[in-house]
Amino acid sequence: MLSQKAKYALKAMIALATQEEGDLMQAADIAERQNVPRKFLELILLDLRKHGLVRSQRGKLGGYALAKPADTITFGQIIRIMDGPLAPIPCASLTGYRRCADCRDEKACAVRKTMREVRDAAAAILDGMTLADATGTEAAALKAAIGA
Amino acid sequence: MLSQKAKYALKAMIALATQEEGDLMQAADIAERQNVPRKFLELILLDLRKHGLVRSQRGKLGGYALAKPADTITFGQIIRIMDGPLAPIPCASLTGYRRCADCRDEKACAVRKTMREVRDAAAAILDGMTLADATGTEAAALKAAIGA
DNA sequence: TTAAACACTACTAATTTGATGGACAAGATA
DNA sequence: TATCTTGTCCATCAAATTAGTAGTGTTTAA
Repeated sequence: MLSQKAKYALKAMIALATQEEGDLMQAADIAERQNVPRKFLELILLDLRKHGLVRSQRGKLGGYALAKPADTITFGQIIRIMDGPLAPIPCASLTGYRRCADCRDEKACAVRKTMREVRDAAAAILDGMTLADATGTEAAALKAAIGA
Repeated sequence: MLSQKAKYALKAMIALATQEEGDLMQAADIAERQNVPRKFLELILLDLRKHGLVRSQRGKLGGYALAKPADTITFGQIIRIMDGPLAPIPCASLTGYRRCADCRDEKACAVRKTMREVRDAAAAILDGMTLADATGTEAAALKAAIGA
């Protein structure tokens, strides 16, 4: 399951990705636009800053911006920061491998093999989806809704 | 994340799938073979029985068996019983849909769209993997290990 | 009739999740 | 320089979930 934290992080990053290069968006602004508790969002943004995905400016007229181009930041990166590995089970993870305490023969384990497949499929989607892709599809959906 | 409960359930079901038609396997036996706490396993098996995936016999010489052929029971069925929907987020679930409280425009939401893709990919793998497949790959891996 | 097995209920300790509150620091502007 | 606004950081917290454990009851074969 994706935590609320990760969902809020994705939504906040998508909001930041709609900004012009050089602009700043304030936490309160993001919180209101995305319907997210402001203080909780600040925690999330802080975490994202520490991991180098956003930059921030303090003081009056301060705010947040993406630290890198929107087409170089993926859903996978954001989710791993907030929730940890994508794999459904640690023994099937690439980034956070841990052996199952109860496992007798990891090589033969069909559960592990299958969960590795699931991980790979999820990673292919999430590591392939950039913030630029996301803002693109949202803009297109909105435009279609207006057209209809 | 797959819970321990779901992992234990999968392992127990795979163990049951290795049995001859008509045989029974006792909870204590499964628990020992799969390295799972016995009482916890009994709860899991009870749950699986209530959902019609295993049948049980009480009394001396009692035990458990699959209630249906091994090639008609999938990982997806078992995981949904133990952990609920496969989707990473309720608004992307087919079997357990729930709207996000904070969502302004569900149609346009890129997070939801992407999580639906992840759900579909996971479902394709997990609903396609039967207990018969699982015992098959485990047996093959074991045979290969002995040959090497 | 008794021993061995599943069935069921209840409880609990630890962890995770989803926050909230407040003090502090930095920076723009009057 | 004063001050107001905004991000930073720390501490705390309540509710839910997870991962079990314990014990009693019920069924059945021998």
